Amino acid sequence: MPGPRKWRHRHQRYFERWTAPRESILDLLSRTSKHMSAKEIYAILYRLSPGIGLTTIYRTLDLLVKMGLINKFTIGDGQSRYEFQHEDKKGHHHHVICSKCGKIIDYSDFLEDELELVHKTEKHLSQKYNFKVLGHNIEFYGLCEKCQ
Amino acid sequence: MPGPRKWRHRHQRYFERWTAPRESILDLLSRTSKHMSAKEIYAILYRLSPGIGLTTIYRTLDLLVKMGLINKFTIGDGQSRYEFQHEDKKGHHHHVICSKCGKIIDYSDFLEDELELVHKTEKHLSQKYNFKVLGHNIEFYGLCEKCQ
DNA sequence: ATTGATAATGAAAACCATTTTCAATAACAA
DNA sequence: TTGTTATTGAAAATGGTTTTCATTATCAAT
Repeated sequence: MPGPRKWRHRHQRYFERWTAPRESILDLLSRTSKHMSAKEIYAILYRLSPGIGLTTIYRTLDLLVKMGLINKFTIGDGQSRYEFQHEDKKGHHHHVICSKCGKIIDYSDFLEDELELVHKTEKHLSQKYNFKVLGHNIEFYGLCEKCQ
Repeated sequence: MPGPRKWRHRHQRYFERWTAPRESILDLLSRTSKHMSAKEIYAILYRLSPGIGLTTIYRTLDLLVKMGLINKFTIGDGQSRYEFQHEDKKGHHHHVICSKCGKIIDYSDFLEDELELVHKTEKHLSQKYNFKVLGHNIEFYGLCEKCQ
């Protein structure tokens, strides 16, 4: 029961076979702006195809992270969350996390100021420590409007 | 068997009794620059006083985080890590994390540029979303010298 | 289209960091 | 010194994630 295979021919070095679960998990994440946990993804996909297993969700998420198609992060509630990694720089954003209710606001203002700082820092880190920077993570935490 | 109680009279609203485990955990973290997990802390303190329990380590770490005396964070290896929160701004730093071996470099250059961006952002977030920013987290990840 | 090698899957069990339970202990005010 | 009760620690429970392994399904070769 293979669906449309629009991800089929990308990054093929990471896998041998492109399967229905891989298609559906990546497709789901690419269509939502939510920051979903493995269980939440499982709950949704289970309704569509009850044969799917939570194990496969975890394995596929790992794969997609390695492929750089999705990001993995945590809001401190003991589980990992995943979001689609948009290719354009317009998709770049940070998380503003409410420490009380876990609400996440995606925030993307001041990107230019930020990029300047990030580039400066990356250059410096590579010179000072010979550290190869692959990514960065900026987040703010505090209390959302409702939780104050 | 209470030790020296140099933390005794601070933040007393968070607890009723200042005990030996609390003293020793905070003392240990205040003396190291390492980023330790609960188990690592347990392993060290167990040698000094074998009566101590891992449960107490976790409970005390939670308490110290609430008191603002230590920071809790993760490097993505499935366990929480803790570091002493120095009072002076000189103690402020970020983490540069090697995705492969987990090595952490504490990094604190460009703090002025960063603070400028952070303040700008905090102000903006409070205006735009009425979000009360309590803290922020900036980290870089990639490959350290040895792991490239 | 069929076949065969084997990558990928899913159910169950294992794993492991963290939390909860609860009886015993110890801090400290009186 | 004593009594109250906050705190502790051992054991059990919890819950997210990983491992195991027999089964299934992809896809290259036929």
